[in-house]
Amino acid sequence: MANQPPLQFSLDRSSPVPLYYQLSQQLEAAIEQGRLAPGSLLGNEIDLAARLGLSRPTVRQAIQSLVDKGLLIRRRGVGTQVLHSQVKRPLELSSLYDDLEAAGQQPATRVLRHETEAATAGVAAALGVPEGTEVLRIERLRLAHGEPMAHLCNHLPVGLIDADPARLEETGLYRLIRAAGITLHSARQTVGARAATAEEGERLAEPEGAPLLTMERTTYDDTGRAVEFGSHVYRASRYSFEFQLLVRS
Amino acid sequence: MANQPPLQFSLDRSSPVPLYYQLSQQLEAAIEQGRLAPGSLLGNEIDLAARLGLSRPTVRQAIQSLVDKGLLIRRRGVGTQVLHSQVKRPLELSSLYDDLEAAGQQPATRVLRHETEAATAGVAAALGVPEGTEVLRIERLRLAHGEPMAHLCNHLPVGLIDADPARLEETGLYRLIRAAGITLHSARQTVGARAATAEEGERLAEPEGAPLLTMERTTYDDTGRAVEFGSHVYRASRYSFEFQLLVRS
DNA sequence: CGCCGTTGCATGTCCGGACAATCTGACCTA
DNA sequence: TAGGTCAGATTGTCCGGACATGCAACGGCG
Repeated sequence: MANQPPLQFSLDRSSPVPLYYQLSQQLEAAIEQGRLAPGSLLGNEIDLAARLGLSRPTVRQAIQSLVDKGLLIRRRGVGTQVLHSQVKRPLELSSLYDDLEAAGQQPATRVLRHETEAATAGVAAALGVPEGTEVLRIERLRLAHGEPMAHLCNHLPVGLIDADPARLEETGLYRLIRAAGITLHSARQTVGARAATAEEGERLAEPEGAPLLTMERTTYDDTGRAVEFGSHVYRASRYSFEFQLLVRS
Repeated sequence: MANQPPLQFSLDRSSPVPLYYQLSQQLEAAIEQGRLAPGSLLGNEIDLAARLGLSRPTVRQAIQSLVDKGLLIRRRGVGTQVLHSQVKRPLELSSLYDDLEAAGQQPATRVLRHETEAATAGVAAALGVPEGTEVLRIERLRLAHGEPMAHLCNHLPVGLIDADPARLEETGLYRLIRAAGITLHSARQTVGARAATAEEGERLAEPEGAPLLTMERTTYDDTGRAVEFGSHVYRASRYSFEFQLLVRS
């Protein structure tokens, strides 16, 4: 296998961006654009470090981050290869709004309810608050190209975000949460399916009994506190979850 | 917040297990068992390294692996904290068989079909082979406690695994693939829902039109080659996907 | 011709140190 | 008292080196 010409990387030591990050970004871009052919070797770390004027640990840190993303694979005694990949994104904690927007689907939101109420047992357990605590309940209808896609019901602790209905119609809930200075950390999800009730069918323009895709999600911030519990219902005829996952080895 | 008593760690330098890995395992166990209280600080890396007779990079490597798993969180100028966590597992590439077995559901398999056939366009595209190539087609019915749970249809390149029906009835497909020396790397999944056809209903003991949960998955090995394409249908009344995911920051 | 050990290569692990960036809390000042 | 400032603590980044380990290809031997 012929060696490709050595790629150029531009590193700026005066930048506040870490060197390993600059390198990993440029490597990722090179892979994405095919300048680094799938299956090709990356060249050994020692030489690469010497060529770039970096130390080996720094180069290793850059490479490791791409290995963790699933773009590269290391083999002792062989080298580091670019993976032949249909790889896209490894399942982010994304909002439906952002997903639709990225797909060019012109998302829109209609806020159906926006009020505080006493937490039911299920909601209280998910949010980790006593039953009966006042929580904010938001119900929205998500549209794409003017057609209903999903019915979203979210509960969150009161006072957590500035969630006036007008802002909720313009963007996704996650953006508002992040804008409130909350760092999202992880989420626990359950995905299932069920038949539409008459009321659900009417809201989503589906016949009663039509299959619906359901998702329940509790989201936690970086202190481990639950910040949001959502019960979402999607039209199965219009929407499905797509994602990539890596084997943790 | 009171400091907990310094935990004991036993490190074996003569073991072939890397030191950072020994440490990270013991840390994880301590967190799991609550010996490290959620929210508590871990103590600074320098002292910890000195106490354990390790270098700081080694200790950092151990801590970092737990940060990547979502168990710890680091804050510059503050320290490393144990996250209050409902954390369980961050969505593995697992087989339904193993999932059911772990849940004590006594899984069983009935092999319905097991034959080679010419790949249709969809299957060929998923596996990355020319249309019409001979591929192995496996159809199975998965049962739990004797009741049908899912109908699994898988296609894989011929000769990849030793998949005689008897072994398929005893274990999951993924175990056979791994047993064939293949290292699974990643998978691309699509999860949706649809109504049961008459035939599907009969197979799964559901009425026609009942909502079913569908999953399509293409699995790749560490060379980027597709090793398996599966189309699975689950009884929505009996099964749902549950998983945890981390925000990649 | 085929099997097996050797040998070189590339990554894996580990060390010790240095300085920068950031957060917290205490102190000082208006 | 309220505000800003400064110092200490802690992680983040980066360096240079050393040895271990696993893999593959080569070459020798039967």
